[in-house]
Amino acid sequence: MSDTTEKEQQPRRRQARGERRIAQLLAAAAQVFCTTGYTAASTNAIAREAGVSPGTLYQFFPNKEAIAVELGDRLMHEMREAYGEALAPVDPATPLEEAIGSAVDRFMAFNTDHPVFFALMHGPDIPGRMAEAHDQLHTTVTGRIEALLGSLMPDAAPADVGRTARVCLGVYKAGLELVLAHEGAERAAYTQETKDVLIRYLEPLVGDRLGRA
Amino acid sequence: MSDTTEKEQQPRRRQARGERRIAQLLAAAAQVFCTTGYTAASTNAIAREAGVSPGTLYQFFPNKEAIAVELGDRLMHEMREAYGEALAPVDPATPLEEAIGSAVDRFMAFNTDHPVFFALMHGPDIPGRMAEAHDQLHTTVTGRIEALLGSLMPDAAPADVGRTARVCLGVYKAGLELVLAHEGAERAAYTQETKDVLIRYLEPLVGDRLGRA
DNA sequence: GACAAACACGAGAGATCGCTCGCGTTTCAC
DNA sequence: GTGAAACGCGAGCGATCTCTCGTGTTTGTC
Repeated sequence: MSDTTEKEQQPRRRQARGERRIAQLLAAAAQVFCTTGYTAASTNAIAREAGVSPGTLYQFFPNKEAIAVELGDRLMHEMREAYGEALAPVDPATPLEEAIGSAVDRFMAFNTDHPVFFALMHGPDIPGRMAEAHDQLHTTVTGRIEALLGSLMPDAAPADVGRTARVCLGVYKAGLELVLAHEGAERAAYTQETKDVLIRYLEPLVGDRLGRA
Repeated sequence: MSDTTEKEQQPRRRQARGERRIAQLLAAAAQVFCTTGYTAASTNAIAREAGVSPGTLYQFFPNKEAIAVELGDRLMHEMREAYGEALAPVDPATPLEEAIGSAVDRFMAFNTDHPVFFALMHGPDIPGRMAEAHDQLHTTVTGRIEALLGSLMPDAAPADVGRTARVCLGVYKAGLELVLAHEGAERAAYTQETKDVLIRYLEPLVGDRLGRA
């Protein structure tokens, strides 16, 4: 109480070696989570994959869930850093096709670069804290899409806009699953299909707005 | 070898009581699988839900996986019985909208009536035999959609038709997830949105074929 | 009524997993 | 150099889960 420390924070001083181990463990965890999913992934397997003992793993993470949470946090941070408010620039000058195309490309690229992100967000086995993060991200993204749609179709009921936004996100997720299941040219083709589905779904809704031809 | 039995079949004679227990256990398993998923569902929990002892459960099922497999088989059978070759009647006289609408309605109705079907097919935690069944169903359904699409767009490359079919199935699954997450009027609205996505996606592909206006 | 087979029970064997603990090693400030 | 703290190890504790087994009960056949 009288100490200078706020309330719950005595974050043991980390050495450079420790930071390296943490990165190593998170990389190993990503690998294991990708191949077996969160629940089936054992902490011993993660430690083995990282080449350290189980005890060492628990030197840096209080429990299994904390590994997934930290991994999720770092991915979120990297996502924000890479794309910032990628969905925010509603730039009314951009045609619908181009807006959807670049948004899909950006998110597809991120998810194919970090397949563990999909593994952590998609499983029905995700832990409590992870589910919160998932819901928060879901809400945020849905909100962004809602805002974007709201500016494109100003005379639609808010409930309809929200539903449309959720449908768009669902379609994107379905496309992502197909994209992740294929490689090379086939993968590119599914990316294009995903864009087409979204464009054709939204075109009639936004009306003649920006829809050139 | 010399017996009249073929090779591997001595299916212990079941009494009526046994058949009742099996149905009871499968219903309990469906309940538990729906709420906790396959992996997290414990056989003891299923037995408790059914009001019997763990030993009794293993009197009728050799292991946990067999419960899911039997449940899946019965659902498949019920599906075929209820809708037969629902996707087969490509009836070229039916407009695209109507064909998609009735197909989506039928499958949505089945899945909302049997939510465990989605739970068993969707989880990344499904066991080996279940994954086989999932893949088989996936292949069958995709094939049906391919056949239907092939007759609507006869001058398209087979690879493109296959891809389009997989996209349609993915879109349907995404819609199903949204439908299962809502109720009442909202659920109906998401069903309609799913149809719209599919119709608008396919309309340009099948060209002026049957597209009245 | 008598016998066999199917049904039912529940304690617990065997295996796995998350996580801990005691002890030895490395790093760093002074 | 020296002491303290961070790092590292791996056997194993406790909890949980799947599945078994010995025993007792119910059902069907003669």
